[in-house]
Amino acid sequence: MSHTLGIRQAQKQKTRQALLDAALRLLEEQSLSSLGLREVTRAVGVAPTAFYRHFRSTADLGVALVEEALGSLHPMIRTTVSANGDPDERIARAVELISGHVARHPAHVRFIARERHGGVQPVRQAIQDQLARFGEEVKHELAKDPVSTGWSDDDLLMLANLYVDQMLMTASLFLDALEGTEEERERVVQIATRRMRLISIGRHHWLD
Amino acid sequence: MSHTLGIRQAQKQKTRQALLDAALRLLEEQSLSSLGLREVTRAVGVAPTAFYRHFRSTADLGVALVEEALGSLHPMIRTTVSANGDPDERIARAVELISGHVARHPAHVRFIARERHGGVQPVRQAIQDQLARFGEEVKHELAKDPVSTGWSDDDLLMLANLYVDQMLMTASLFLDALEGTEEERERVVQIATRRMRLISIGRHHWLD
DNA sequence: CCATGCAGTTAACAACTGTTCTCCAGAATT
DNA sequence: AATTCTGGAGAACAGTTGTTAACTGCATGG
Repeated sequence: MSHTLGIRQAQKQKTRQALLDAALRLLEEQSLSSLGLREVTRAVGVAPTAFYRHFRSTADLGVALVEEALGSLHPMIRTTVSANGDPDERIARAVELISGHVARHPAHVRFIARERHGGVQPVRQAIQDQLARFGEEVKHELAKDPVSTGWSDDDLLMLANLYVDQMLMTASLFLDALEGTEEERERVVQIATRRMRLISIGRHHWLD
Repeated sequence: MSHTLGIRQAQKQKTRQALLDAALRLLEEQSLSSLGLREVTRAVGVAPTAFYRHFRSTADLGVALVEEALGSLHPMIRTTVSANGDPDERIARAVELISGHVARHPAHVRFIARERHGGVQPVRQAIQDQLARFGEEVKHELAKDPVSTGWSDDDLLMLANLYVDQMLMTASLFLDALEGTEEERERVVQIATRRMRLISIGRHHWLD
């Protein structure tokens, strides 16, 4: 259904993406609240004023980056949580999946971890919203599991958000270990796996 | 053993503290990587050059803030974890303690949450170091508990760090709810309590 | 084919930044 | 009482920032 956009809009989206990419790279070594608009345009090679054709401000660009980083992650989350197999296998697959995602998109992960509690309110809000959506989706998947029979809605949401937070912390650990040795990364796998396992155990005995 | 410092050093520490206080206030609405040295001195009412008498840079000031925010917290952590009473009572007391601390020092908590993954490497490192110390201390207290018999050192540390991370996330939740209604804060208490309880359950069945 | 729209440019603005150097008042030391 | 030390002030620097205005070239729709 995508009739090819004119050569005009195509160019616009191209520079827009260039701005996003340049910003993401610059944000590896600083926070969004110190990212200058001129800094971004200089990195791309366009005039400072061109920035305004795409974003109102760097905060606005930040919100767009949140969408780029988390927007496409929802299907992945769903299938991961609802995967079948015995608990330990599911945990191993989830950890592996996080590890791979961090290795493939380190800058995105760093951006989210950094700006989740960062100094720019609209961006914080956008991240919170996306994470809340993740929470709801995970809860919806957990509800299907027979283990969840007898659970209250509040308890299910609590567990779902615990999982979401755990994913983020794990991602952050993998990020720190990215430039380290293979041993370090393996250690992160061990830690993350055991944390998930402990939570899983708590889940199975919740109603005792 | 504290022979009163001369009127000279006293004044110095006074302005130093004023700089730290002003910075902490400014950091409620931005990240450290965008905090300007002139901005801080202006807020205090001293010349920009006076800043250099106390800190090499704003990053240096940030490291000092980490010490101020977390340095005095170690005894509190220890006594909290090693408290006696039945599990649910201990959890309730811990949550209450976190809630009180956040209400008393919101700016400090915000600073730590923000800069833990922030854009200033030395500050990130300082926070990581302090949190690692917390982890070791919590582990040491957990080891005393009869529930921990049979646990490997690695597993104990894993659980300890899980608790530390949980404390931080809870603190962050309380922070968000600070300016909200009493109901919101009560809701955070519920969520945090149930998370801790689930972890506690997982802990008790770890060796099954 | 011509007129409109619009992504990107150029130039200029006032305001701000970190840092250096020189200086001073007054506490500390002798 | 004389000297040294030092926390802070003052002025100046080159460089940066966000934002405005008027422009140009070119794809687009009539």
